Amino acid sequence: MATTGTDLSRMREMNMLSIVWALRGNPPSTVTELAGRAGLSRPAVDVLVQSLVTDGWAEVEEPGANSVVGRPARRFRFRADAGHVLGIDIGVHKILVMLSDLEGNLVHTLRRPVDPEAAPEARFAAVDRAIDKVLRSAGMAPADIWAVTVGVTGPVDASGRTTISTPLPGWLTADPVAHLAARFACPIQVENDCKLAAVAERWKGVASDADDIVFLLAGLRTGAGLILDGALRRGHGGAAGEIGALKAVRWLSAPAHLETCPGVPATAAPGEAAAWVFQAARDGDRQARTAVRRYTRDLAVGVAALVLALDPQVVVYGGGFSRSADVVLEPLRQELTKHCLRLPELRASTLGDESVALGAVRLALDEVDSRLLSDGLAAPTAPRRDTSRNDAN
Amino acid sequence: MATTGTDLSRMREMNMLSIVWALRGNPPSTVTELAGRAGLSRPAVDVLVQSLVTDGWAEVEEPGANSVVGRPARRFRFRADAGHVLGIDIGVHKILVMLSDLEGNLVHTLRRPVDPEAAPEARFAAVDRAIDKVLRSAGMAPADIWAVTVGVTGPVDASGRTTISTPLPGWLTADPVAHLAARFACPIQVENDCKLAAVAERWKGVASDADDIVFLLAGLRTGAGLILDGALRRGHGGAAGEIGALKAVRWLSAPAHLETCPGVPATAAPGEAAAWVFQAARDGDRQARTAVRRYTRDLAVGVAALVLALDPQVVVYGGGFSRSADVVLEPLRQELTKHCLRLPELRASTLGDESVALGAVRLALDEVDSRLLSDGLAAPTAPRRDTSRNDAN
DNA sequence: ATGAATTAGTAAACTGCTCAGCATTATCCA
DNA sequence: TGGATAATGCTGAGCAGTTTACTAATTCAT
Repeated sequence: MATTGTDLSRMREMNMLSIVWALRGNPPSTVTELAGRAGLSRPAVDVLVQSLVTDGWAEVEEPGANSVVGRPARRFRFRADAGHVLGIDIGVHKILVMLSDLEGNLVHTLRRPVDPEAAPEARFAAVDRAIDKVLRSAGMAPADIWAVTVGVTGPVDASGRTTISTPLPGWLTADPVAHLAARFACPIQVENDCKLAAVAERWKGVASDADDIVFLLAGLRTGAGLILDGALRRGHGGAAGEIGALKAVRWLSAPAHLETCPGVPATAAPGEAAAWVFQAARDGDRQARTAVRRYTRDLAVGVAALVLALDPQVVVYGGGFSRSADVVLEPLRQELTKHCLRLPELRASTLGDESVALGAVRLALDEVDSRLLSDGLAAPTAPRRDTSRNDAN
Repeated sequence: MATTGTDLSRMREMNMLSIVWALRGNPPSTVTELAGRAGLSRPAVDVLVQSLVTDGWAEVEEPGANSVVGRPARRFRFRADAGHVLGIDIGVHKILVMLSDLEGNLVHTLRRPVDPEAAPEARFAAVDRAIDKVLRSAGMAPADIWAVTVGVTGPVDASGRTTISTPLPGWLTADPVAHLAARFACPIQVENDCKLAAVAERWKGVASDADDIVFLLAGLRTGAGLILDGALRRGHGGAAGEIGALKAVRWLSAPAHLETCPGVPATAAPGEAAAWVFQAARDGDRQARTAVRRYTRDLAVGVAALVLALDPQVVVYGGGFSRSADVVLEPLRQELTKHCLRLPELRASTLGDESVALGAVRLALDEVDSRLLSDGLAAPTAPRRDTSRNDAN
């Protein structure tokens, strides 16, 4: 709690930022509205917003048709297109690149399938092509990007490496930060996919009202991401949420209950097998229902461990299996009731497989915001990454 | 991230607080030193500290023996005795009351044994007597107390009740806040004992350097308290850390391995039995070592679940058994190595059974600080509790 | 069409804070 | 006793935001 002294210039900077916050994410606003939102007087807001306009952070919209009485007000709009960020999901089967403006509006999205067996070099090459395509479609250069966040499977350490375990072949030696640094001078961040999905769920998903969230990435692999007190919980070594590694938690083998369910067509791929079982369970097939129940039972142990450890407000069921949440949530609730002291709300994700890239976008935007908070807002330009981070070879 | 606008008066308040922060916990300081610490100019600090003195928050120490050349500087000292807080541990076997000044110096400590079977009324009566005695010895009245925090066993909800489970007989219907409110008009807080002990370890204990801590309260009961990103993690319903409730985690039965160890003198009380086993294990007794290993194995599952879920920097082994940490920590480390992805540091608590009351003091001081931050610092007087909280009958 | 009502924009006066610089004061040391 | 040194006290300049009052632009009712 080291409060540090303030002077006038810092105060002006803070008030400037409070205007930006009040401007962003709202429809074009009048000075009076902004004054109310930011808790400042009208004249003060006037000069602040004036200088935001000259700096290029905001723009005026001259009054047009106006149905209220009185002199029509100019409306100011945050220039969301002053900068952009990239959110990238490097998955096992697909690569998803999202280009977003500073307000979080998605300007461009590109999905590309990728060979699950592809080596890191091939995967990076596919990522590069996807990025190129997105930038080209948007008419932008890498220098126009203010921050990049990448999501990968497996726990990620502070340098962006995945050193413990990952289903991506050869990824233990891959260094995404170094690879992207060759093209982007802006801050680059790598984060675990479950954590990013959790962030997305709180941003634009089903848990936007909650501050304490356990997010479950359920699919052929199972993982978890935690948001506590509104902030992403990374863990001291970046490995928070890896409860699946506990032997008593059978997350590794849980999906097998679905794949080995009697009656699954022999031709089905692993992911399709699970979908078939869920559908069959929905239709009342006894064996399928049993398989789902067994899957749920294994799943529940790990969820219960997280719930007991953290006592969250909401558990979000997301990932590839979340489309079948209707047949999973109720049995899961029953299992959790057995284990937990206090049952949190259970919700199904609606973001589907875009959640990871979306969370990456949000984290990149957060990075931009934190720069603004610490460095203040000069004219809008792409920030440069700390060179001190490059020594992480 | 709702930054709100600031004006001059707020700025002065913040600078005033930054002076208080710079003053507190330091030896009497000169204006120049304070200016450096607070990042303000010397004249500014001068008038601020002046008004702190007239308000009663600080006092001057006229220069005495001074070995440096030049005009001797006045030194200012935070008036830590301007207010006091109480930290109270209502345990199964004992009641511990600590009276602390605003700097966290313990002015008075009183420990009283209590019948483990005592009903809430009797326990409250004992608490009242202890408080009376402490206040009398310090020559204070209840009105001189600025905040009270109480530690009890079992998960505590927002109203201070323990509704789920507790080893204190009859406690499910007890309302410590209501009881204390009859005598104290200041803010009253009730918190779980493990959580308070965790706070104490980070404050004055063995984990003062860490921001992510799993604290283990090991004794005849086993519990955990979590500190994440430097803040106490309560959980949405106040039940964070209750991993012991999971069936796969055998925390309830774990201490039984010690009590049923062959060779324990039949006359020993439960607590003494464990101590005897630890001592025997230390002396090389095979059966005792086996019992300790079994105890540790059960303990480790729950710890591993917390470590995997949160990836903390440090695990602190505290509680009644922490005196025997020397025979527990090494086997515990070995067990954790089997379960965990990344092994955190393992440390033994040194605060003994004072940790709960000490954590209560820290939380009471935090309450005082947060009032200062939100309400600003008028003349130092005891704050009054929000009456809006009394409706929780 | 005209004036009242209403709201937005703008200018001036005022408050309160920080800061830079200089004069003053208290102490040590030769 | 007279420098040297370092802290204190004071004054004026500058700055940001608030308040107040006034002017400008628009709608609505008469």
